Amino acid sequence: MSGLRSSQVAAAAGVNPQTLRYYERRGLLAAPRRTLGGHRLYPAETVAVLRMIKGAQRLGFTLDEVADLLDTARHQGRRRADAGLRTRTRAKLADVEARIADLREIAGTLRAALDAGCDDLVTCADSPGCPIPFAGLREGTPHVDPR
Amino acid sequence: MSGLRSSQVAAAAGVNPQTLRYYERRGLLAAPRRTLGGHRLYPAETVAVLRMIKGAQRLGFTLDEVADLLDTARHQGRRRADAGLRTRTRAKLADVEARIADLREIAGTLRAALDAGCDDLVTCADSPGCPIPFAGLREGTPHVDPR
DNA sequence: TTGCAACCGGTACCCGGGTACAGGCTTACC
DNA sequence: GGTAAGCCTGTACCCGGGTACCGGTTGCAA
Repeated sequence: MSGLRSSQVAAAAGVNPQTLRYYERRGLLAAPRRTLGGHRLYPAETVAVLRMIKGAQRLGFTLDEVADLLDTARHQGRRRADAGLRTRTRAKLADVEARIADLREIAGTLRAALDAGCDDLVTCADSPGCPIPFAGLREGTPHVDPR
Repeated sequence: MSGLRSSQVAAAAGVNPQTLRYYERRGLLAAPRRTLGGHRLYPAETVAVLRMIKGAQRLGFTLDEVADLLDTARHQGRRRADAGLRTRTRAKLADVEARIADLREIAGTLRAALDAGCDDLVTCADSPGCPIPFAGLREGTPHVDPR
């Protein structure tokens, strides 16, 4: 046995086989070896790479960021490795923390809305006295991208 | 003056004029009155509606949900109003809270990764001993939609 | 009355992350 | 050597939330 077929890799990593080709196009997976007939033959570690990709995605990295991360890891190799990864991880952590803070504010607003027992969205959003959820954020604060 | 032109409404609400037509198509804004020539003339409260929509979006409601919310508010009117809105708000709050919990876990993982000072993504994801971020979530937990 | 900005409807495109389908070849097993 | 499953490439489509472009009117002021 000289490699895994795409469906084996896909099943082992819990992704759709089409996703493998998609990742290859996106530069996340290197183009694997082929059989004489042109079928892809993946090395076993591809499964680990896929799991890493999925993990990183769950941590909030986009596919482009993951591709970049993998690239860095590959090119700058073992010596002076680290740098990029640590820096990016720190940045991502800051990001995630900001998102949490934002969501907390949102949760607070929703809770206030429930407490206030407001009835009608439109009137609510307009009346200045009401601690309404839908108006609370009316001026400014358009900054967030609540992914 | 008998109403606001689309650009005025858009500017006042801080949205793109095209967005007004889009919302009309999506059922978020009622079709407004027109001039003889066919140009839209919005009533002043449209601005409040738009601000409400933007607020609701920021709270995590999708446009469909907002449309629904507005609809409910309009149709069941003042009497027995509430019901839908409160219920949905509660549901949304639960949602937001779940998202926060999830992000906290993610932040924890990222922090662990930094502490552990891990070097290489791929190796990391593979080694079972490492408290690595990219592997930590490898089995299961595919449940989240970290919007 | 002329000129230009703003508007109209319709359609196409953007982002990110995939998934689906069509039509043809390869591989594996009996 | 037959036949079915699996793979190949290429292209189109999905989601949500808009944005951009087109060619053709309208509105308004000088």
